Amino acid sequence: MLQVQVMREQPNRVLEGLAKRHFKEADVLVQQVIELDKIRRETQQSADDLRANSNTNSKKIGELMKTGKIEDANQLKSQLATDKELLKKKEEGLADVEKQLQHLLYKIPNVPHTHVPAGRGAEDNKEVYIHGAIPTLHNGALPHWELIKKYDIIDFDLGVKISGAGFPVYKGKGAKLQRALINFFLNESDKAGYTEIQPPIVINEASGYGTGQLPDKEGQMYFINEDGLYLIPTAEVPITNLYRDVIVPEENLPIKNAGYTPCFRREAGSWGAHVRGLNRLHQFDKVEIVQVTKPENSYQVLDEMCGHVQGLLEKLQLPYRKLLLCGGDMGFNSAMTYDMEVFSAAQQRWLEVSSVSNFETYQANRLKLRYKNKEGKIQLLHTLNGSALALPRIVAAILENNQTEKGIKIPEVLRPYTGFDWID
RNA sequence: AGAGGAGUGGUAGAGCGGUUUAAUACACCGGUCUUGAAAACCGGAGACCUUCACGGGUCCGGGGGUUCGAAUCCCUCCUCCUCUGCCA
Repeated sequence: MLQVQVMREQPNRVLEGLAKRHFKEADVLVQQVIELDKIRRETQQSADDLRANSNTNSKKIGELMKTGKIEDANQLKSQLATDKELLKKKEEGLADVEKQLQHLLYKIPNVPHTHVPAGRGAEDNKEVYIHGAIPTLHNGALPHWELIKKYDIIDFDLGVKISGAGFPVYKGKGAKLQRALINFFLNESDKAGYTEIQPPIVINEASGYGTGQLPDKEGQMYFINEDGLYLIPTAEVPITNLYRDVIVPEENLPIKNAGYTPCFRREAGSWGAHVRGLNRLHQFDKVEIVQVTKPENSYQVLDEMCGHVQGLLEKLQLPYRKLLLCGGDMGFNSAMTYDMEVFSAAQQRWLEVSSVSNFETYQANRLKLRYKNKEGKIQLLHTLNGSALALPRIVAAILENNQTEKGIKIPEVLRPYTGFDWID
């Protein structure tokens, strides 16, 4: 969430930024925040004064009791009773104001970086880089949802049988390809200096709030009612929450973590013809990279992370493009996001395989993730994350782009991991 | 899952209704001494809200309650430990 202080001191900067998102109620909400914050501070002040007074009087009662002045003590007691009632009212008011303020803050998305282009939707994203030749396929080339049947490597029907739609079963070389990709991605992140993390794949409510999945994406996560736990939609949630309520020693920065996890998304209401096969699933595998940096370094780190992701795509020899998302297409929490899309030759479309974002202090503010700078001042850190990479669409692109009449060729770099060169 | 015990500052650990503004030790930072270091001695030190500042307030696992007053008593939740049971 945004820092109240920033809204108070630079409301115009905030409003201009939010306008880029086409976030409609921005001026009303920001105004309300500023007003509520003012009330909050005033209420806090008067409650504190009242409490300070009560504390002094309580001590006096103690002294009076000790010196045997029971009468005077009792008189003070009855006076305190009224003060206490007043204090209770003020405290309730304060709690109420704080709650309202919290709700308001949850409603306001991050302010986009000044370099983020204006725009409403995907069509306004800016292509900043494109790499690799679009392959030409042989006659009779198939989309991946046909290829997986032809070679019997991924089975959706079996998934339906044991779980439901969107839960594919990977078999034989299909399963091995998954394992190979995961290992390849993890080894590459290791080489790039990321510490590997194996987090839990269920998280509690506080973690959901920490990274911003709650409250607004409540319905997108699977929820285990009996234990009050959510299945993670991405490893970003447990890994970033590792640093919730932490003051990081400066010498530990930047923090670089990578983790492989399955990811679970309910994807309520987002099914249609364009999400066939592996394009959208309820459960999929992903390696995620997360960094926590000092504010002044975060955009350099964003570039570094994009570079890492692009390196992976280049090693896999997949044609891709890099998009700088426009204000209207960016995620709620992000200040700047680059999407990487690979070209899926049989579907003739670009598929998003990675999203790399700088959240600046938006998550850190919720998480209370800070460090102490050289002057001894406590400051919020910046958090960033990116997929490196999401498996299903990479698999779809490899299958489609690398198909030949005699089978599917495994990219060179993966062969040491798969142990086979062809799926045939 | 059942029974019992416990959660206090970076760590260990006292306090069990009002001299706690949380003892003490270790660790930490600064200073004196020293060629430098160690030792010794002196001093400092957390987080949050609020204030231009002085200051005030909050924080003893979380939440609620009793009381003029709670680290201390009560309720509840969470976590850890021990024993029993179950189990990859």
